[in-house]
Amino acid sequence: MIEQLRDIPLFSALSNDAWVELSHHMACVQYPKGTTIIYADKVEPYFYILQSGIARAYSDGENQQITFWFGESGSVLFSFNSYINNSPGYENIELLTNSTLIRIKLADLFMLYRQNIEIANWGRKIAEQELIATERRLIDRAFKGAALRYHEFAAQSPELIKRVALKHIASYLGVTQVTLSRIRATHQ
Amino acid sequence: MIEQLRDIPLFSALSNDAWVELSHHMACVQYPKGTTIIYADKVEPYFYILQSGIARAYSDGENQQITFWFGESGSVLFSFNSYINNSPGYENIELLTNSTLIRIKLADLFMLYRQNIEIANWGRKIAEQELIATERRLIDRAFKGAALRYHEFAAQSPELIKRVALKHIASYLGVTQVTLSRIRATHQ
DNA sequence: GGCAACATTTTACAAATGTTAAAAAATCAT
DNA sequence: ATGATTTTTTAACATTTGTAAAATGTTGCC
Repeated sequence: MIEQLRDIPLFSALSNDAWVELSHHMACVQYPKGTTIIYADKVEPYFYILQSGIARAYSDGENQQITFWFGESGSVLFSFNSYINNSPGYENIELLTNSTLIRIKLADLFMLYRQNIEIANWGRKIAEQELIATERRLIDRAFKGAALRYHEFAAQSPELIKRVALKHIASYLGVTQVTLSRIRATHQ
Repeated sequence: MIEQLRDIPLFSALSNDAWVELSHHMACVQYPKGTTIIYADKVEPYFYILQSGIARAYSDGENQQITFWFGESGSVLFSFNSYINNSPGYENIELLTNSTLIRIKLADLFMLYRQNIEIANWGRKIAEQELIATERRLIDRAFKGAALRYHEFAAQSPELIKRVALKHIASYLGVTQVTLSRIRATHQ
């Protein structure tokens, strides 16, 4: 199970030694569709890598639930505030399909960051890649209309369009479900 | 000039040895108001720390210019794509006041990341803090109306409200200047 | 199959924000 | 200070998006 991970882009830059050290702390877990693996308002002790399946992160508001992230095979998945500030998070993460995940204890990961410079830089790269993707989305909201955001998302994530409820995609794109329906009604 | 930096939060977690090593690669530069220090579409070779002054990052669209980031004293400032992917960026960064900055060559910083585990983890923390702040903003756009976003921004960044043109703040908040004027017209 | 639960679309209407243009206010340079 | 330039506000109107509710479609389960 874990050996297959070696080939995904996330680990491709790691040397064999660093990979071996990191993988010693990995455990493989499987959960059915619908499982919530990260809860808002809790300090979550694990860092996950999604080996197969689809996940979403969302926050609850008064009348609404906003999905702001999707994960697919190869995505990393963790409570931002637990990971970064060791405090309770704001996101729930729910598996939208039966999934296989690799998990690492945050305490172990932090120890590796202190001891292994290659793994520290690997962790740096993870944060940087998430950062640039998140900022891109913030900027896209300003420059692109909802219709274009939808069509680009559909083109770039065909798997998600097929398998994720439109209500989740609507909030991910920053519109209501009604608006998304209207967008989809135009152009076939 | 550089010694004063030691006390800002950005460096507080660094040991003295790491601080000394990092500071060997720092140079202090001063620029007048209006200077653009990072250009979109260029690979920018420096990483900056804003010692004093105010900066903004923006991208140019067809008819508009969107400001998506403000920096104040203590902020780090760099071309995301240059830093993360070694490729041309999408943001311009402009100094809104006369400013003093510390700069480090990206090539030097990358070398330090490979050689000094403490500095590698310092770089990881920088990306993580930017990441969590950026995601917060994305989520706030969904949950909070423009009026609330403005009032919270005003409360948290009094210095910026005072000294930054409202047209920049409007695009930072994700509304037009006209809408921001309307928000300001209500409640005194 | 057929019912129940849930998801999506549609409709009608309301509210918020955008657009354009012009006036008022503030800022800058000489 | 004064005129020029830029920024901010205001106005009228158009457009987009939201809200609520009903209609339709889909899924899963017994």
